[in-house]
Amino acid sequence: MKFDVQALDRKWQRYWKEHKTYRTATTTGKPKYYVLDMFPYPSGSGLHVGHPLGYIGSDIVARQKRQAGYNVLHPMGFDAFGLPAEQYAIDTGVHPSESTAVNTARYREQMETLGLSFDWDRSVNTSDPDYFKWTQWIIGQVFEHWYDTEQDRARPIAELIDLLEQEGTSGVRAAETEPLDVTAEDFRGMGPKERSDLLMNYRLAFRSVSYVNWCEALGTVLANDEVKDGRSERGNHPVEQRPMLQWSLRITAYAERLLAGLDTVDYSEGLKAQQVNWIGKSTGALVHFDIEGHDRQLDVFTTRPDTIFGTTFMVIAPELELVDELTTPAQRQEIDDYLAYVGRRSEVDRMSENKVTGAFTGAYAINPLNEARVPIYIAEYVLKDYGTGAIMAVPSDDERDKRFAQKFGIDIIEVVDKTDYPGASLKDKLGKLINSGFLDGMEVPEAIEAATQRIETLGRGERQINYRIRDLVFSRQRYWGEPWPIVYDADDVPQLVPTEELPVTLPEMDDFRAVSGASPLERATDWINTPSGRRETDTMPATAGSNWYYLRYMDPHNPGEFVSKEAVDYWRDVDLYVGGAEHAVSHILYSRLIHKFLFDLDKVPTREPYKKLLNQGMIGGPISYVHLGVLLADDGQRHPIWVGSDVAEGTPLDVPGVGKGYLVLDESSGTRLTPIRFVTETSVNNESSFRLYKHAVEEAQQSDQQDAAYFRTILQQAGAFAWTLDKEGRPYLELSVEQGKMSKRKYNAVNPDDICARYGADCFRMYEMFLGPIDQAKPWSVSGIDGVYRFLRRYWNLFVGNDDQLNVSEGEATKEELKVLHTLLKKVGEDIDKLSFNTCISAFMVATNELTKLGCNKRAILEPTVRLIAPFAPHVAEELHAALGGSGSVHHANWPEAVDKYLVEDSFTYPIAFNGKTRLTLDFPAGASREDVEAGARADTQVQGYLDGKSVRKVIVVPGRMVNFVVA
RNA sequence: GCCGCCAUGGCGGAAUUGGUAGACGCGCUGGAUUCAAAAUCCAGUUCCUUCGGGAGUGUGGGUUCGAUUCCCACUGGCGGUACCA
Repeated sequence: MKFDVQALDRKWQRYWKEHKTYRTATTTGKPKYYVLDMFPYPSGSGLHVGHPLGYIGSDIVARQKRQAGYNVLHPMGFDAFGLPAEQYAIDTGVHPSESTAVNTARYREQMETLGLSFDWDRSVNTSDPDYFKWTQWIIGQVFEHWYDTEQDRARPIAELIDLLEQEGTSGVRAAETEPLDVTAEDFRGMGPKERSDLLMNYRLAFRSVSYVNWCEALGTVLANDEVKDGRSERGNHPVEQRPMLQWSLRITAYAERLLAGLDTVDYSEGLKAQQVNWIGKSTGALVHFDIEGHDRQLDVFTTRPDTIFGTTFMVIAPELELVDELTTPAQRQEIDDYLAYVGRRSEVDRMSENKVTGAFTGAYAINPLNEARVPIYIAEYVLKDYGTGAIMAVPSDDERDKRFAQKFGIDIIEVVDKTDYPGASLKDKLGKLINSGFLDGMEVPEAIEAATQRIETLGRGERQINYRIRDLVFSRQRYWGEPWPIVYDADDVPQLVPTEELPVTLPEMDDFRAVSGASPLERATDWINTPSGRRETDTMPATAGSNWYYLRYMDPHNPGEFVSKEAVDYWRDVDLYVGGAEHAVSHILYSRLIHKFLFDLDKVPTREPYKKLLNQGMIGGPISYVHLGVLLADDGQRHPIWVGSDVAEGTPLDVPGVGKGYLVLDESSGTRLTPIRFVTETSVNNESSFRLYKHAVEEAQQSDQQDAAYFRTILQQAGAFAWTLDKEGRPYLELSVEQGKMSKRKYNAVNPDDICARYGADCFRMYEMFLGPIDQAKPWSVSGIDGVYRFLRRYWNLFVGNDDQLNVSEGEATKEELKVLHTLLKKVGEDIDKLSFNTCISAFMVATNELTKLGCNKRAILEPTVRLIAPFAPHVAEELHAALGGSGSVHHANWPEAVDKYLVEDSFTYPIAFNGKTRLTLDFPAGASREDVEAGARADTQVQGYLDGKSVRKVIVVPGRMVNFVVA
């Protein structure tokens, strides 16, 4: 038997496939363990070495649990709906289902190459009608429910209708878009359309006109988490706020439960913090201010009701309809000018400039506690979406209000004396109240309570909790997604498509382009018009399918239900969920929402979908950039050229084919950088240096079409390279470099297939685990993989002689050998539980080194290590298991447990420290008493040397640990 | 700004409830083997040193017999978020 990793990979991957080694049955007497990876979006560029980090970690756990006697569910599938496939279709004319099928097959192949133990029979694909039938069904159920805030759960719409018919809105305590006041009588008298519109105020999936993130370039609306810095996360296109008619999910109804549930799950602190921030709970009071000369009131939300005596003006969001009503004729022009200014400003402007702007409406509000008359302004810094869209401004205790007051010359009344708290900032809730009537002298927390009570007693407001989280916009005007299962009937009332008629599949189309806000589905006229009415043409966002996929794996082929009760009662929830931190907020939060909704419907037995979550660290790669400069020629002409990053501005240059002159760097941005391929990494003075060599460029230009085309594009931007010569006289450009996420566009992605082909899957798996803690970000570097390969080779050589024949003896193991074995068993067992895979690998290395040194080839020692290494190196382990005569697959063999009696030491080597500094070590019997150890240490001549001429103040002996002499 | 995470040799990283800092691997140095190279094996490798020893885990302080570990302040890096009242 030769150590031929490629042959081993092929042999055993075929074996596992043929024998369905990783098939999982649902009914069994074993305890269950569910290990899940976040399923990928199958993009055209395939997996890079960053993806498998998590897959390998979860695979190790899955395999270990399987051996330890659990029934393990370890599935993989594809999040196949989404924008890129559709963009690709628009660019190339290839139907998204075709490109998706190709990419999916490639991903699966790559995963099989890595030796991952997925049960592919349970695979799901969100774009498969058999799958999205149930996505549509679940969202349909959301549509058919409302949220009862008293019972704190979702209830069927039919029950809401009963309530409304009997008591009207006064009998309803519900999560709602806006408070309504409708009597039972009015409700009973409503027509179908009117009723439907009313119910939309309560449905958990509802359609409403609201300000949404509109992305013109993508032709669709986007959710808040798909927008970064006023631009679309995908494609980096500008995004604007537009009022549009859209479907949303009422996630705000679940805000409190989503927050509370975080205490019951094992997620990292950072991830919990992100979710908490996203939900953004704040406790305060809703306060009603009268408006002078108007019947209506101005409601504001504040977390600092204690500072109400410091209110010197009010601010409302420019978008509110109230603005028009309040504006006095004298201020009309000023307000209109300001509104026009706000309308001109994009999201990006608003974020980047952060200017103090606003305008006075001419109206005044009356402070309910001291009857003070305060002016009402409008200003951009007050957001229409948060709270009531209006604030009471307290310039003494709010940074933004202060800046505004200073700019507009408004009074500032100090109401909180912070002199007892030096260093406290304006927003800290610390200090003693002054100039505040009955609150004077109170500390802030006490004053908040007192002010809130007074406001409530006077009937001028009430306690309120506000959440930053917004309802989730769940419409996309795109083709490649699940159609909303809704048909508008003759009265224009949205009707849910009955379960028997699901799935609503996409019509065949050739052109997927979205035209100014209209879904491409609008053009599929045959599809839209049904006997029962007109179909909804919005599709669902990509999160729709991934919200619940972990449930489908439990029962993937069930034609009658999204998951059977039997399956979900057995598998319950995900024990370990592994995936990238980039999904920390959106995906996790939304699937928790759907899970809680399904819990309310009694469809799942658990309150949380994921018990434990592990975010693997990102593997970055060096991105090399070539710098674009300008050659200012002697004749005054300016020629763009590529220059080295080490060439300073003003350097004289003589570039063949361009001319002589000086280097000028691009005025606008200093230097323009372009990521580049064909980079050579060299070492100069012990520092690594990234260079683009002229010979590499020339070779690329002469090689295949793609590479040549690449440099044609590069040379279109600047016609020449300003080469420098290295020590050997070869022309090159020095490149600047930064670590970044692996990406095809940055030319820093490394393909795992290449590594597997060279070193074998086992070596690749162990190397990725050996890089460091799985949750830490790290740069990819291939240096060091040889060390892991050498280790695997040495491990193999414990079993196999130089003649490539199995060479294992039946001799009895020595005490020393048993100790090596059981130390290893203990360490690896513990470290897998801690998800500390890197230290497992070193433990294997240590044990292999020791067994090699001991010349141990005994079956009694080696055989258990095969079962132990199986989760890490499944191919090599399978081969050795078979060679040793093991029956069946090693992956179904028992997990070897450490036995403590082999770990007991006869003696312990004590570190002997003086004043805490270790100076020497001494051996004492393992059972030696404190006194024996101290006496023994004092008797030692070396110790006496250290104690010579000093007085011993104290001796600390911790048996089995250390000895410390405190001397003076 | 705010929230979270991180900081240890030339590099990736290890170190149990505070108890021998630098495991394991890379790289480097020397040696064996070889006609030679690759591969493999062996030894050494935190820094300074007058070879006695001394210093040392981002910086400064604290608690302790003893701190990489706990506490306080700061610096730097990564990720998230941002006019959230």
